[in-house]
Amino acid sequence: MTSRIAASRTIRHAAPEKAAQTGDPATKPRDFSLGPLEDRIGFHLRLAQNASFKAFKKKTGEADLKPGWFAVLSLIHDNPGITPLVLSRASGRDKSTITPVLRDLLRNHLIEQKPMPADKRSYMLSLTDAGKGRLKELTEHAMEHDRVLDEIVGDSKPELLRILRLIISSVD
Amino acid sequence: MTSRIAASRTIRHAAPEKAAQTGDPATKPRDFSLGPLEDRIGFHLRLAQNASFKAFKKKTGEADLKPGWFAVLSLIHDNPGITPLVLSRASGRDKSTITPVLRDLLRNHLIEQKPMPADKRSYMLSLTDAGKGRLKELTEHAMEHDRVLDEIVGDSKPELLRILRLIISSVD
DNA sequence: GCAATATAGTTTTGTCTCAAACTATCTTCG
DNA sequence: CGAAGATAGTTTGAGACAAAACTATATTGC
Repeated sequence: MTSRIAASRTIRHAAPEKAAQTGDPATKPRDFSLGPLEDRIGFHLRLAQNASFKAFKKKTGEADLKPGWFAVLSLIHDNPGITPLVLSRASGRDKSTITPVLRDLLRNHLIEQKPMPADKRSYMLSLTDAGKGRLKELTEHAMEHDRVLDEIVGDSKPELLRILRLIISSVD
Repeated sequence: MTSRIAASRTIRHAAPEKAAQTGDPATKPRDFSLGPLEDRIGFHLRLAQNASFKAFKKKTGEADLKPGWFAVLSLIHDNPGITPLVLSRASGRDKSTITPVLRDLLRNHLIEQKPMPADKRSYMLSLTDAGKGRLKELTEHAMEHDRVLDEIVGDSKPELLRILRLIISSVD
């Protein structure tokens, strides 16, 4: 049986797939139509975030810069004594997502926990000296990547950030 | 043993956590600092996309509108005969991600495949009548959700889309 | 003070995604 | 024509994430 996915088979007609193209690098010849998706904010947000993430990984693929690590490390640095829950809100991820990241960072002795006398359920986080050094390294890579995005958006950066913050705060 | 994550235990000092707040709805009292993350495009893209996605789910949580389904259904509608590979590019996801979505849609008889005579490795996709009906339903919900985002960004929408498209096309 | 409830963190489960490996077909070129 | 490489789709494996269930500690109300 040769069914592709889990359905019927037969054979029929073909669709054209490739067209010639000008040498213009700005020209974006698509072989499909986006239809109503064409001007949807959510759709484009996803695509843009995805593109940004992919570029990030490509740039840092050589180094061992995990995207999660950097934000957490950076946030702990700027908020010494921060708790996991606050950290999760700051980084925009669920608290359960933070646990394995912290475990990783602890295992590598980049952060340390200090108990809270006032609340034994929680604890305070801070960078070790090793963590500070690591953050410094990572920051260079991250800045380099950010430069790419900054160049792409150019002068529109403040406007872009303004709108994104608007979306972020309006929906929460 | 009572170690929190996989490390040492002790007990020490506390951090303040909650502050009073004005009644101003626009006021955004954060109990942490974003540090250098404050003006990073990638970081804000992720947060915004996440917020948008969450709002989407909340709005459509009652209906069974999976975010993946809608884009694929919509794209097939606007590109009858589209192949899975082109579909994956159009929806901005990896081709391997499309397979299970199509399997789902096929199982529910919302789409159908027609073989390509010119290339037996591939096949053409189109909506069934049921698929067209389902798409129509979903479109209403999706439009409603999009209205929310549209309201939030207001007049800045064209500018936002312009920048997002710029990022998308520049990074690919 | 103590039961009822709320909260911080962790664990578990399920979903979504990409990337790499794999199969089948197609194309190229000797 | 036939081997070598490219391409379409699927499968498998791993990582990131959220949500719900769970544990331990705090807080609240009687």
